[in-house]
Amino acid sequence: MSEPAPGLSAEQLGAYFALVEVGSLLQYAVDEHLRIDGDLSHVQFQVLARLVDAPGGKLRMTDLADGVVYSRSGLTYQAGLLDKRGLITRSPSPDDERSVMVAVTKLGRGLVARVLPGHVDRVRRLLFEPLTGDDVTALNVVLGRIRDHMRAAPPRSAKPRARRNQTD
Amino acid sequence: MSEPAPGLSAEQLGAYFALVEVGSLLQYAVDEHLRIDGDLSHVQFQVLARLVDAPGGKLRMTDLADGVVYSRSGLTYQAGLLDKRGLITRSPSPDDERSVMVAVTKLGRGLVARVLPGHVDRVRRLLFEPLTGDDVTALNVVLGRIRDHMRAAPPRSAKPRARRNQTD
DNA sequence: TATTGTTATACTCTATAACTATA
DNA sequence: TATAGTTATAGAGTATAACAATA
Repeated sequence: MSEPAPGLSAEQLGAYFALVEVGSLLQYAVDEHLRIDGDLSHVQFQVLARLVDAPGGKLRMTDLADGVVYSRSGLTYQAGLLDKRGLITRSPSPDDERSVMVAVTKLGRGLVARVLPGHVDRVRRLLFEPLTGDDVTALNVVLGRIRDHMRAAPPRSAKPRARRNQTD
Repeated sequence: MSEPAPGLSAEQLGAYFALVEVGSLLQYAVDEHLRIDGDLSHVQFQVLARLVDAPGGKLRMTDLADGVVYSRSGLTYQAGLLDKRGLITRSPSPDDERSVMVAVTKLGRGLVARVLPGHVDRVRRLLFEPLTGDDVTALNVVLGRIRDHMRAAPPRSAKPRARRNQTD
């Protein structure tokens, strides 16, 4: 867009485009690695990583969905794939019979452990190689501020759950 | 990942996660706007925006594909959609009979013009509202450096075009 | 009645390979 | 033979709505 850019300075526009492009390239590279190295989509990796991080290696479906953005059915779909591969297990929660507890299996942990080094390595080479320590600090501060701002004004699934159907 | 993060400092890890999250949230918000306001996917908007920017409002399919990452067939698919809506036209190039020149129509320009203000507005509110002028400068510099670095080492469709089939 | 999760289904997008036509 | 683009087709992912079970 070489237009007057109604509302954004040239510098802002440049930063915006750079952010989009960097994010896109990074995601492309990382996704490719996850797929080749572990036959995992990004979302699947996120699910596993969350579980590995969770206390006891288990979380409820809902807690997972809240973190991974997904629609519920989408998470069920992905969980089904991971389950089929023996990377997670699903079992009814003892506390709440409606809930399903998802747990990483040993196999799942192994896969994450196997994939993580290459993942981190790509990020370092792609993202941090050309940066000084000060650059990283600056990036961290500014992006952190943006993230907090974005989180504060929930742009996402603002609709809490979609009421059954009202105007429909 | 609460692990020692083999190879990334805590600050690097924070910057990485923040970048991924900010990029994801931003893209989500922008895509939503484009869809609601103009019934356009992000890729479709990119195609139109590139054309609007191009001299004479026209580009070859290949030039478009090079910019928008797509596989050739994917671009054909999207161009078909835009064509059906009267936002672009396609016609054989006079120079090279193999090529197809894609041109934005008046309708297409109008749509971009109609959608752009809201697009820019979202970006400003979401991305730049919490930033000082210095922040923007820093972001621009650092992200620009990363982008140049990423571009230098083509991680993308490194395979130039896929040879017919050799080992196959 | 509200919440948790699954299922059925339809739709969008993307990638691959085969194909046509021009250089 | 290489390049430009299309088409057919198959696959992954996502969203919606209807559903069953529990709170």
